[in-house]
Amino acid sequence: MTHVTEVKPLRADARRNREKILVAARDAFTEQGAACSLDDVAKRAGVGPGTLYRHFATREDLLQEVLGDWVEHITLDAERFAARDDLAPEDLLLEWFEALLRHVIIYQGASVAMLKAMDDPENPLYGSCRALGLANEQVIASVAGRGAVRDDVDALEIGRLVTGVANVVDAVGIRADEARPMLRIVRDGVLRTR
Amino acid sequence: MTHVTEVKPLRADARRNREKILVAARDAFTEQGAACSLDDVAKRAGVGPGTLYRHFATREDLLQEVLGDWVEHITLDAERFAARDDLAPEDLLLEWFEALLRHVIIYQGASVAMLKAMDDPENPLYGSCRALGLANEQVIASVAGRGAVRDDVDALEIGRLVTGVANVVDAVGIRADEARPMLRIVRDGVLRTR
DNA sequence: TGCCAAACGGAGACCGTCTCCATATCGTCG
DNA sequence: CGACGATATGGAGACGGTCTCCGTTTGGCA
Repeated sequence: MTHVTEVKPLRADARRNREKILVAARDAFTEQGAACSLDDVAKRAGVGPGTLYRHFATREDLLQEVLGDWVEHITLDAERFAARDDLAPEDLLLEWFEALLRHVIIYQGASVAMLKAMDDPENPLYGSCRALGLANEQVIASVAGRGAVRDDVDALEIGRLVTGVANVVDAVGIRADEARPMLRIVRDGVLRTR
Repeated sequence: MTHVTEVKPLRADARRNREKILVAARDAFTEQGAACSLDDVAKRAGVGPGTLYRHFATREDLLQEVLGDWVEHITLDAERFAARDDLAPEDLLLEWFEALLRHVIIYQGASVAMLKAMDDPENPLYGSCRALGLANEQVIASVAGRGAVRDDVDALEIGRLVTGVANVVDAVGIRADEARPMLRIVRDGVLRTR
């Protein structure tokens, strides 16, 4: 799986603090978006800023950890979608895009972070992005297997595009469901024309 | 036209400073992106921060002014495209999207600013955004007039989508021409299928 | 129990934003 | 032309966020 780095177990108090920080961060991200003050997060967690920064060197590191089970949710979702055959490809695709979008806008400002990490293996969020990419690939491959997808389109481009739409939703400040017209266009651009 | 606010002419020195700031800002935006330090811009212009902020209350105000002839360029471009009939609709549309994208990524970080202003009349950049929207509408209407565009897609959505792609280009850090696959998808999603 | 590595926290350096006001400059009018 | 009021200036400094450094505390092991 992920690269095995030799990790010595944390001391009890350190592990406790780490957990408190993660909880505080999740709350703060939810309330104020992914760009909230990290010193605030530390305050919420009842630790000093130094402690926060030792555990999570950058905002992205923190976000990556907070997004732990988010990754699992997405992966599971992708499996569900890839297995569905009760839906016409065009409907499945649209619903998948909507699901993807909703995942990506989990926190205000998360989509930009994702976008920035998407092509940059150095970015701590790269892991989450890859999971997102793989999930998308899986669904696209499944739909493509049914012959519904143009063969000159790449899952990577679709992923970028949908994340881009998420970004629009985030920046413009519209509701997720108002993004459907855009997602429809993407969907129709991806679908093979009979 | 735009709302006529009673404006008394600036004093000579004020007008000079205003101009110096605009030049400095254009340079700084080009070199360091639209999110560069405004105190730096002031320094470059050889004025104090206070002077900069009196002339341009927000970064967006400054950007809006800097974008003065950018708006004209785009408008002209749209007219050119709308008048062209040497190209098949699908090629015209793709080229237009590419032109639009290149306009929007004029400065690093400009696309986000645009996106944020797009639906917010309070935002000083709203004017530029509207110009962009109108330009796009004009071209889309022209192509639609040739019966090439689905009638369930709206120019607004297309504009958002292309600006979104610009945003992806900006954030991911790819070259503008690497956005073509995404723009093709959008184009194909917009085109009426025969 | 005592020791040391591990962990802590918070003071403070640094940077960008933006304001306030004492000072300087413009342009007009006597 | 000189002087006065309106206009404009600049930079010191308050503020808020990031991130570090280091003297102090704490946990776990012998």
